[in-house]
Order: sequence, then structure tokens, then C-alpha cells
Amino acid sequence: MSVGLRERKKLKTRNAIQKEAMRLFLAKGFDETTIEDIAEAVEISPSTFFNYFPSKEAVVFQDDLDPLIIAAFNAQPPQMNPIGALRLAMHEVFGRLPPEVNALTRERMALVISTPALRAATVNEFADLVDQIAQLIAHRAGRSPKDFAVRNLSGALLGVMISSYFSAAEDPDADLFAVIDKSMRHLEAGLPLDWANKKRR
Amino acid sequence: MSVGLRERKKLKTRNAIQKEAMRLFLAKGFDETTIEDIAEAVEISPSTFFNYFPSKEAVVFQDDLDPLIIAAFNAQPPQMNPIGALRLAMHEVFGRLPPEVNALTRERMALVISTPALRAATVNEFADLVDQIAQLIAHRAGRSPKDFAVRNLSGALLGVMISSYFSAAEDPDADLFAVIDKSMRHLEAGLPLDWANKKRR
DNA sequence: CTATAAACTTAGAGTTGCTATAACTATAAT
DNA sequence: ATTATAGTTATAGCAACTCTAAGTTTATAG
Repeated sequence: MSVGLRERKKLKTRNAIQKEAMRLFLAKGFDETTIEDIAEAVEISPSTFFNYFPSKEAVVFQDDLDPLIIAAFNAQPPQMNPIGALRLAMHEVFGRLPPEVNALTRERMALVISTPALRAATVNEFADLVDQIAQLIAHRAGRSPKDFAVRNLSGALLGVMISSYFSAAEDPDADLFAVIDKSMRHLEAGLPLDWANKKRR
Repeated sequence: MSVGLRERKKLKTRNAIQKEAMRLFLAKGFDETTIEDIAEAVEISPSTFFNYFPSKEAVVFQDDLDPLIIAAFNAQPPQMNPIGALRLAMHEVFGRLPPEVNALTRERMALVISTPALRAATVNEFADLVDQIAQLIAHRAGRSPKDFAVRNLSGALLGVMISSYFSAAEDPDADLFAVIDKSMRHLEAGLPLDWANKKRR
């Protein structure tokens, strides 16, 4: 009972939309690319686009990394503090990414950073991720995911990530992964103002 | 050479737009209120609306509290740590607000919390505020506003504020000011997971 | 005070993202 | 083969903007 023709076709269309959309976004810019452009490139109708993605933004944010990060987080030693565990988890996942996925991810990040509409949408994405992380932290610490301290810590994580995005946005040469890693180390250290980049790994 | 008729009229129009828009938003909801509705209520043309505000969201985010908070922040004793100083500054400003302004502010927050489009726009607003805060912190600590530690700390502040917003969104009875205050105390304490609400002010 | 310049408002037309509906077509199940 | 179901599409429509050109009001100068 192999996967039906129908589903294979759907997946193909979905992938095609994403690929062509990203190509156009990177070539012309997000705002300068219309749904019609995408539909035309994929040879579907604009209506069909919305059968696959609820919005133009959604195409960009579709990624499959979250489950990997979550798994890597859970694989960290249980006595490790949550921030450090998350940091290492991200480190591992991004480090192990096949080169072309890595490249696409970076291009996507660059696109998000340079597009106001996408930056705004990032919050909601991050919020979801942070929610998931809050659950993991809660589980790890034997607390409720609604626990104030857990949520607040998650919020601070969200904040330093967003801040990293903005920092990276201003310096096109910056390596976003590296910036995020650094910001998490700083948070782990209690955010001291006189923080030099010492505690290497 | 009192302020010209022109400017007085402009200010009046601006205030009228904001007042009527907020009234409609609160009565019917943000998404359910069109620019046309607002224009009609203020007796201007839809075109004119965009002369005063660049977007529907902008009407909601217009507020005059930032300068007050900044002044209060700068008035804190210089040896105080930045998070504590900001916390007290907000405490003072919100505490001293005239009742009707306070009420409007709270209504506005409730509106933002319950409207996805506005939540997304919040980031950019916060980003500005955080930028300003970063400058204050930098000045206070004798560092550059682009200093990594300064920006990261500001980002964490941003994060706990957003997180507070979301928390408050889920519990309509919650007092957002109180939640923010608490989250900043927690951040100040280094975000320990076993944090009970002890260090009362 | 009048002529002219500048600021402000407006109608109107167009673009784009997105929704809803109903017809059409391709695949799957019986 | 027939019917049911899923997926696609054209069409129509709404609302947030944007742009332009024209009209109106206020300010300024002679």
C-alpha cells in the first residue's frame, strides 16, 4: 500500500511551491514577489497556493528543524542547566546539517532579517518554539509548563534570540548561529555587563 | 506667535482619529473595524487617515509614555543595576498615570493581546523601545549602545516583557503591570527556576 | 487686501494579499 | 463502471494600502 499517487503529487507541489517561492524571494525580494509570480512559476493557480500555505510568510517559515532541536535538547545530560542544554542542542543540530540544507537555512535567515514583514512574523514563530522549549524545560525541571519561572526564562531566551536577529541584521557579515550561541552563553552567565567573550564553550 | 491654526487643526484631527479608532476597535474589534469606518466616524476621507498614520496598527501603538519612562530611568541612582532601575522607572510612571490614561493604556494592552495582527506588530514597537533602553543602559554603564552585552541584556528584557504579555493574555484577570514587574525581578535575580516570589520590592 | 505660494485634503484608480463559493477534474473505493 | 472524495480552479469580492492629480484651505508677501 505504497503512498498513493495523490499524496506524492501533493508533496511534489508543496516542495515546488517552496522552492520556487524561495528562489523568487531571494532574487527579487519578498515584497516584490507576488503570489501570482509564485503560482506562475509553479504552474498552479493562485488559489492553489493558499491550499498549501495559509500566507506568503508561511512559505518562508516552514522548516523541519524544530523536532531535531527538541530531540537534541532532550539528549543533553539531565543535570545540565536548560539554557546550556538548548545552546548545545542547537549547536549540534546546525552543525550536523547537510551543507545544502545549511545553506538554504542561512539564506532564509538572511531573507527574514532583511524583510520587515518577515521579522514581525518571526515573533509568532519564536513564540511557538519558546512554548515548546518551555514544555521541555518544565519537564526537565519537574515543573508545570505554566510555571512562572519556566515561562519567564523561556521569554528571556526568546528575547536574546530576537536581539541576535536584529544584531545580525545590522551586520550582514555576521554569522547568525555564532551570534545566537554567544548570546545564550551570556544569558547563561547572568547577563553581566562586563562580559568578555571568555567562557569558550 | 501662538501656534498657528493649521497646527491646531492637525492636532485635533490626529487626536480625533485616535479616539474614534480606539473606540471602534474596543467596541467591534480591530479586524472588524475598517479604515472607512474610522474615516467616517471622524468625518475625514480614508486618504486623510493615511496622512496621519502609516497603518491601522500605528494608531494603537501611538503613546507618549516612552519619554516619561526614559526620564524616570535616568532619575534612578546611578549605582543601581539597569534592570532594577528600569523596573522602578516603569513602576513610577505607571503608578503616577492619571486614572483615565491608565485605563486607556490597559484597554490598549488588552486589545493588543487579543489581536494577532497587533501582537505581531508589537515586536517592532518593542524593538524600538529596547533600542532606546539599550542606549540608556549603555550611557549609564559607560559603554557603546552597540556593545554586545548591552544589547543582549536589552533583548532579554524585551523577551520577558513579551512573555509577560502572553501570560497576561491567557489570564484576563491578570494585572499586566504586576506581571511585568515580577518578571523583571526574576530576571534581575538571574532567572532561577526555583524562584518563589520572595524578594518583594 | 489681494495674489500667490505652500500645506492639507480628497476622489479615484490601481495593486496586493487573502477569503469564499461553486464548478470542474483527477484519483480512489466499491 | 459508478460513485464518492479530494484537489484545483475561475470568479468575485473585501480591505489595506499607494499614487496621482485636482481641489481647498491657510499662510505669506507685496
